[in-house]
Amino acid sequence: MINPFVEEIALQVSHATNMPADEVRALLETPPRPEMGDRALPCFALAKTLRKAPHLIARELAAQMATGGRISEVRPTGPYLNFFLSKTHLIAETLWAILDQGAEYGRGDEGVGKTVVIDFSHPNIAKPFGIHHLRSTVIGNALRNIYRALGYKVVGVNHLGDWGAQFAKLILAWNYWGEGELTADITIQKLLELYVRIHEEIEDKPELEREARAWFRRLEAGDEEAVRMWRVCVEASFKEFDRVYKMLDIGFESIAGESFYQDKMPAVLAQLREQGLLTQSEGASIVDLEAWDMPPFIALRSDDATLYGTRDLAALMYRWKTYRFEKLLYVVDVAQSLHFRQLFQVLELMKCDWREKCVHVQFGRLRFKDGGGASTRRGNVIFLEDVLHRAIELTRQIMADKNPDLPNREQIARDVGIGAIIFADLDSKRVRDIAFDWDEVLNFNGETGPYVQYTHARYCSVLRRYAGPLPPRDVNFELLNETEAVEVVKCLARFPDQIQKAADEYEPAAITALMVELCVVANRFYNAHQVLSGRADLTAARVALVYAIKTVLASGLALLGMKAPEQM
RNA sequence: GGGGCAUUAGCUCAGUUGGAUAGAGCACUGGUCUCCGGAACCAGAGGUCACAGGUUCGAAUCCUGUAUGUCCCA
Repeated sequence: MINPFVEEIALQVSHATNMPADEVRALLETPPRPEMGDRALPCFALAKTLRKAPHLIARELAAQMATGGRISEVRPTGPYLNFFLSKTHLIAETLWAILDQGAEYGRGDEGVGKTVVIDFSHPNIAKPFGIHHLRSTVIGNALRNIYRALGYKVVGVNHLGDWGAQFAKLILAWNYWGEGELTADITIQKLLELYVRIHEEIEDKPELEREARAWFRRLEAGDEEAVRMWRVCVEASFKEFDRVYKMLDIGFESIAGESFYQDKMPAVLAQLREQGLLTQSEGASIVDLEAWDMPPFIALRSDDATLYGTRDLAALMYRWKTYRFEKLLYVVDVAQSLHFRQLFQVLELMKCDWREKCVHVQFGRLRFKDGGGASTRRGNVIFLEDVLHRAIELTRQIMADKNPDLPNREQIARDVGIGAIIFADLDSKRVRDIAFDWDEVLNFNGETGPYVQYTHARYCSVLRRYAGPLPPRDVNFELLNETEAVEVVKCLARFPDQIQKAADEYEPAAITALMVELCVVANRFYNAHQVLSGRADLTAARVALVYAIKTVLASGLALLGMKAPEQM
């Protein structure tokens, strides 16, 4: 989506300097303070080509700019050429666009006819849905919404960890300590206990390790009993995952776990061999990556155990064949970055010219302030479900205190409590580790999820009290000239660009940041001006602004995967 | 040992890809309400952008080295 105001500036400058409009657009920036203008052209870059001092260029260019339309004033300030946008144009164009398009505002069509595959969440079967899966799940889901808003066909893939030696260990454990036949009634909690217990046992009696391996071979060979027990574990796990996904309101277009690619690995190995990429080393078949300063990619190990590298390669091939994606995003922990660098390098060696379409969207890890990490083997896991319930419970308490007579309280408590968790995760940029601190996550004051939802609910309340039709037509936008209102409009106008940025950088935090900014200016406006005033025309104009705020907040929250309750 | 990522206010984080006086929230101190939702708003205080060099008109941002944290690799 093109910003008509930026376009206008770019064209005018381009005309005056013979610089391509694209280059001008790239140079434009926003001045640090609003009094200085709305957009600025730094003239340093021009100084070299024009062989003139930047401040002189700014002065000369200022004289050549036409004002009166979208641009109201052009002012040279030192080496900067500062543009002031016409408030009237800006307000009218932005608000009309939002009032017209409603929830469609900010969406784009760059992705029409293209597919983006997003691999996210991927919890492990027979293990609890721990809080360490939160990030991938929430970031991936937000990206799914964002790309969809730009017109892409999005395929969200849940690449479940449903294959591996841990199942053999579980089967072994059940055979030792389980009662009767293993059925899908078994809880994850129970499976986890078995898993922890067998691990302790193996430490004492290493011979159990061999037994487990034997079971795993049976499983891989398709042994009836082994496969049946494996299937039970998968089924039992799904029950728990579904519960969490329902709470988060997240879905997938494709659920294809590791087991799905079991039979697709030989073909990949054959191709590697054919292309002469495999070499032998210590009994294993590897792809040598020394030329790229990386350890070898292990395609096949000496003990013929399964390898997730080869499996990932098989998954990649399958996805390319199936979807012909424009992009394939792996929303995976930063700890896996070497693995993906190797994987993509192998792709290149295999002459897959679509290698550049594959991206590891990495993110930092959750750190716990009290030092307690999360290790499944030792059993000290923080369950995501517990975290969500705790947030919901706190929300209930706050609501009982602030708004005890609300209808539909239970649903709202869920929307807000879960929203707080999601927002806390998406609030800072992906690459950073997140310091998870209960006091901070459950503090709903300041720039938080509940703050954004509150602002939305507050304005919904204003709109409920407004008697006229929504959105109001026949609005005199001139009446919105106060600085507080103009600041809101400027923020609203940035929404489309920000969605684009979030997609380009795979960074949902771009949306979060804009939401907070919008709430700050919106609340400032609320505090400074009475929306429902005695004057009909003024009220209509302000209601139009409020309606636009509400619309964009609701859209933004939806992109983040959060609910926008009308009361809370 | 080799490599990746990070380091900005007491804490948690922004910083528009090299530009103008480095910004928010939490916590702290003080203030705003006869009025549409106080989960709000305003103000104050809080900084050697880890450290040292380099690149240039100009560096929190780029390059080199060092330190610290964290993860990965046999």
